Order: sequence, then structure tokens, then C-alpha cells
Amino acid sequence: MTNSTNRRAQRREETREKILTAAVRVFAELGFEAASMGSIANRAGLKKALVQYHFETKLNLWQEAVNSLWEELHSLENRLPRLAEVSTRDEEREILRQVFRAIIDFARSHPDWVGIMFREASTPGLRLDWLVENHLKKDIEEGSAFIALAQSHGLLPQGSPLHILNIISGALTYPLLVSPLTKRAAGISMASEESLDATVDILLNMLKP
Amino acid sequence: MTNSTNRRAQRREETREKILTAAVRVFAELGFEAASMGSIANRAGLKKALVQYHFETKLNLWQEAVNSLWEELHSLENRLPRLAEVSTRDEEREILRQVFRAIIDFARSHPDWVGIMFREASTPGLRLDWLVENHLKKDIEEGSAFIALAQSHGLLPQGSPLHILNIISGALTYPLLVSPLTKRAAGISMASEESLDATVDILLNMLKP
DNA sequence: CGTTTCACTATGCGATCGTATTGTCAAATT
DNA sequence: AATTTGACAATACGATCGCATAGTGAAACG
Repeated sequence: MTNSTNRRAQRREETREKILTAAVRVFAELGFEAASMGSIANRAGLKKALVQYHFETKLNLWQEAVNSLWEELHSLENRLPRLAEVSTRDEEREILRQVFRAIIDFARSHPDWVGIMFREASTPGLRLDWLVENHLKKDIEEGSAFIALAQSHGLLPQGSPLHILNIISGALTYPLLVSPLTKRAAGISMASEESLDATVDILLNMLKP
Repeated sequence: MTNSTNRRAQRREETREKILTAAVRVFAELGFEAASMGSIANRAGLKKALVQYHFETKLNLWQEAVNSLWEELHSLENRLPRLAEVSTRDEEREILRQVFRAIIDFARSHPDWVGIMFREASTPGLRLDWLVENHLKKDIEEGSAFIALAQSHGLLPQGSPLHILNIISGALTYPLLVSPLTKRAAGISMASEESLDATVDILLNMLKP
């Protein structure tokens, strides 16, 4: 492995990453079917044939793009506050607020992730199966476990952790997802800092014992 | 306007409705770009050129399909319980439960509406503008007004009605939207009667004063 | 009954889709 | 220095896209 050996390998890796970055964006914006190899290549400033060269098929490109996206985000778990390490009631509720903020900040700062999630999660098929098997199964299990932990601390109402996970995810994510609609219909930007604070506040008030 | 005059007009109306029904389904399943005139024609069991004959452009077909969908549903307002006409606390909370059930039942029994909503509401552009102007603006205003009314009865926490509307919509609709994912990942059908009951129960518990 | 209307079809246009094949040229190897 | 490798480009394939045009044949009309 000489110095010069890496010259080509490095360049290869650079263009691959350019393509993957563009692919994530376009897939998230348009969905799998509407996104085209040509538009992805254009977004990356490269030729269409080059995309085909590095990632043989469109499905393969999608899978690699999703992998790179999940890898970049490295899952939510790392930034979730540690619920087990606090004791007092007030501290716990503050932890819950931080968790909500972590989820909502994650969704806002990673619109590509939200876009791909919503588009694929609602449509049964090969891609959803692959996504569940490779990424979402683990994410859902971690999320459910966290909900169960919060329940054991009395921070969340009883009930199926999976249901509660869905409800909270929906309550926090939906406003961001439909923010183009809200902006257009009411002139309000749901992605603004004040709106995010308001959303978390309202949800926390709902959870008041 | 003789009897025979209507023979053609009636047939015309029949095929138009066949096309619109198919169009709503395909647009909801695939989104505007991925849906094709050909696939819509196939779904309706008709020729592609016939679709083009009745609805000149794809955008026009989409608009007419959306119009027919909204017309069929005739908006949620008609089935919302009348909050102003009750007085006691328990009656009010029961009304709130009925409202939640009405929203969730509506979403479950009209997956086409949910599909089109989510796909268009998250993407700025011509179609969203048209949708807001012709349908959603009114729907959002009605929804916000209802939230404000519920707040004045002490049934919902204080805060921007629009934010609360989004939170509640998300909490109730998201589980249904991602039900293919939940089904695949955990084997649980979020669209089942028990799951719907559980979702409403949990949300109501969250709202306990 | 002759004529006009019109729902519907057949066909084709140019553009773009995903994919495959072949060529080019500098970097890496021997 | 000669040769092989490999990142990238040019081009074309068949299919399908939205859309346009020219029919066809039965229903409606006078």
C-alpha cells in the first residue's frame, strides 16, 4: 500500500461520497420512483454514467445512500439523555424535556432522514422490508425500550410502549413534516426556534401528572 | 333534454368517475410524479388516450381527482360532535374522545386522503399552493377554531391552536401512516380496532387535567 | 333518413427513464 | 519504459413518460 496507490482510491472515495450525498437529498425530496439517476448525477455535478459505474443499479444506490445516511446520524441513542442516572422528580421531567428536544432537533436538522422515513414507512414493499431489517428494527426496539424506562419512572402513562412511541413521534415530527403546508396556509414557520419550544412545551403540559 | 340525450352524458359521467376513482388511488399510493397516466388508465380498466381525452393534462387530472376526493369526504366538520352544546365536565371529556375517534376513523377509512395529504403537505410547490387555496386553508381554519373552542372549555392546554392542532393530528395520524412499518417491524397492526382504541386512550390520558 | 356530434381508439411524437456496451486516458504496476 | 488497471465518458438500447393528431362508429339531432 504505497502512497501513490491511494491517489486513485482517494479520488474514488470522494466521488462516491459526492454521489451518495446527492442521492440522499434527491431520494428524500422526490421519493424513490420520482428520483432519477440523471437528476442525482446533476445534483452531484457529475455524469449519469458515472453514477451507474459506482452503484450498479438504482436500488443499490438507494440502499447505499440509506446506509450512509444512517451511519452519519449514528442513531439517536447516543444523544438521548440517560434517564436511569437521575433520581428526583424535577430532574426526571427535565430529562423528558431534553429527550423531546433531542428528537425534534434531530428531525429538524436531518430533513433527509425524515423525508426518506415517511416516504418508505408508509409504503409496503421491498424497500421497506430492507429498511426494517437493516436499520429500523433496531431503532424501534431502542425507542420502545426508552419509553418503557420512562414509564417505569412514572414519566409517561401506561400502555403499549410501541403505541406511545408512535404517538410521541407523530406529535413531534408531524408539525415539522407538514411545515411547508403550515407556512403556506398560515404564514407560520413550524421549524423556527420558537415553534419548536412551543411544541415541546405543549406536549410536556399534556403529560403533566 | 330528452331521455335519449342523457344516454351519452350518463356514460360519460360513468367513465369519468371510473377514471377519477382510479386516479385518487394511484396518486395517493405513488405520489404525483411516480403516478402515470398509463397506470391510472390500467387501474380503471380503460385506455390511456381516454384518460387524456377527459382530463387534458396530468395536473388537471390530479386537481379534479383531489376535488372529487374532498367532495366525497365533504370535510370532517359534519361529523365533529358539537362541543358547545354540552355543559358538564364528563360530557365534555366524552366529546373530546369522540372527536379523537372521529379523526382517527376518518384517517383509517380514507387512506387515499391521508396519502395525498402527507405527500403534498411536505413538498412546497404549485400543487401545495393550489391545495391550500382550494381546500386546506378552510380545513385548517376550522380545525384551529375547534381547538380554540376546546381550550375555552378547559379541555386542552393553552397555546397556539395551530400548534396543538398539528400535535394532535400528528399523534393520531402518524401511527396509521407508518402502520406498514409497524406491521413489518413488530407484527402489530396499528389500524386494528384495538390499536385505535389504545391510541385514543393514551392520548386522552395524556390530556388529563 | 341523412347529417352532425362526440365518446373513444390507434398511432406517433420527442423526451426521459434505467441499463448496457464500448472507448479513452491517466495512474499504478511490473 | 512497457503494460495493465480502473475511474470516467460517449453513446445507444428498449421501455415508458406526457401529450398531440387523425381517425371510427354509434348515439343524438334536424
